[in-house]
Amino acid sequence: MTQYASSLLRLLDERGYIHQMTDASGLDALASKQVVPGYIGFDATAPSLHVGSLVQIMLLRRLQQAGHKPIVVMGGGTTKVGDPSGKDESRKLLSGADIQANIASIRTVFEKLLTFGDSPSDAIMVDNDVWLSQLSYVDLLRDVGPHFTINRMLTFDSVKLRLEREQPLTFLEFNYMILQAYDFRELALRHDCRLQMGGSDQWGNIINGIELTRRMEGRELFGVTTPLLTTADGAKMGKTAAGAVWLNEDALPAYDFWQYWRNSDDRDVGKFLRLFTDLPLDEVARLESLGGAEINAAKVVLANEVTRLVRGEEAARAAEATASATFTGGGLGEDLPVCAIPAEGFTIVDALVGIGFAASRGEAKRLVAGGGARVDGEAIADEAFRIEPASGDVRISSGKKKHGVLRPA
RNA sequence: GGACAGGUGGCCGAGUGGUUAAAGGCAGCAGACUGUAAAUCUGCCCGCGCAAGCGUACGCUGGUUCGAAUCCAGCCCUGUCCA
Repeated sequence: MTQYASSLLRLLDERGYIHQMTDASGLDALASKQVVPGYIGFDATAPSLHVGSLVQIMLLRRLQQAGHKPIVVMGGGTTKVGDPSGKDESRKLLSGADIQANIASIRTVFEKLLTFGDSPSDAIMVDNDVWLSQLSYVDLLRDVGPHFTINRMLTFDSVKLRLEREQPLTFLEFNYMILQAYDFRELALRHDCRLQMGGSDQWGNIINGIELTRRMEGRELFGVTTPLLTTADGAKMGKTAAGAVWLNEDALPAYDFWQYWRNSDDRDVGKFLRLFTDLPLDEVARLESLGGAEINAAKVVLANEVTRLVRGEEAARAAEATASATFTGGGLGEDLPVCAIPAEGFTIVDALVGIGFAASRGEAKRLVAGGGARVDGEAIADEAFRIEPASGDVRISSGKKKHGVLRPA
């Protein structure tokens, strides 16, 4: 492990955030002597970010913890363009109003993890639409155009992959990297921003911004990327059965959020604890070293801590209580999804659909036929099995992990 | 504007007149084994229906045919090359 002078780089390094860095010693020196404003850009394509963005959000939190200034850049302007990075297909273009609504919704999560305000190390949030929409095409061409060569732009993975796979890459998307480079320069001028961070796929974009600003303004900027986060079995983070693991409460119930972390792969536990919780490193090391089934205790801690940070103390407590009642006690927890039993009762198939464990009746039947449906812990093989209101609260399960409550209306 | 190649289920990708709701893989769901883990093995994987069956589906619109994802025409979209 490299020895850094600045608390910032030591913190990032020991918790596993650093993948690549431009001029490490320069940044180390800078962070040792002044407050460094640093930014990360986020999409505004949906009303919530998902777990895949959490590393970046935590990275901003670390920046603030080390006494520096996080700048959250919402891509209101770039969202109008669409980032080609890693995307097989062009994004849908969103209206300005949608984008603004998304930004407002996303902000609520940042407010939980960062301290916003006016002091030097308080976080700020800016929308790149503010400057990007002011740009005149001719001016941009004249000022920025000469600093980019097509030759080089074609070498970036985001572009190269699309070309190699013979997939369309529109001029609109091709310009994304220029706009993002322009962002960095603009932030340097407006907020004295010196550092851009991002996922490893953003490396090229970050370098472009640094280059552009050096050429146009003669100022030195820095870049840090985080490792591409995959789960131990190689999948991208943030996707599960039910879809994306959203950070916003209204996009995903706290219980499901908690379960996502509770179900982490053994091999990921230590990494996740370092990246996504504030637990001291010696505590992390202790939890990580738990062997066999004991590692489950560490997973509970992980789930509690992450849920607490992102969703709040209450949500974490309730989710854990529910999980413990459901899995350990075999009972019912308050956070489980609930479906009302109609006055005339209904079949197991309708119940599974009603509570959302099956997308269609056919799927529910297959689940029953496959032996995966349970009522109060008993496997139900008969798809005509009825549930009546008279039986009171009933526990319904799909497999061993998905549980819900059927309650008389 | 021209020539050529292509557009198939969530994704990748076979299929060139009937036995094709469409091979195979990935992803997903469930079962077994476990520790709410991984790996492995097994089953499932368009919708409706108890079922027989019906409805939708292979870029779009028409056509040929008893019958089309498969053949024909026009259109739309993508890629490569040429102008």
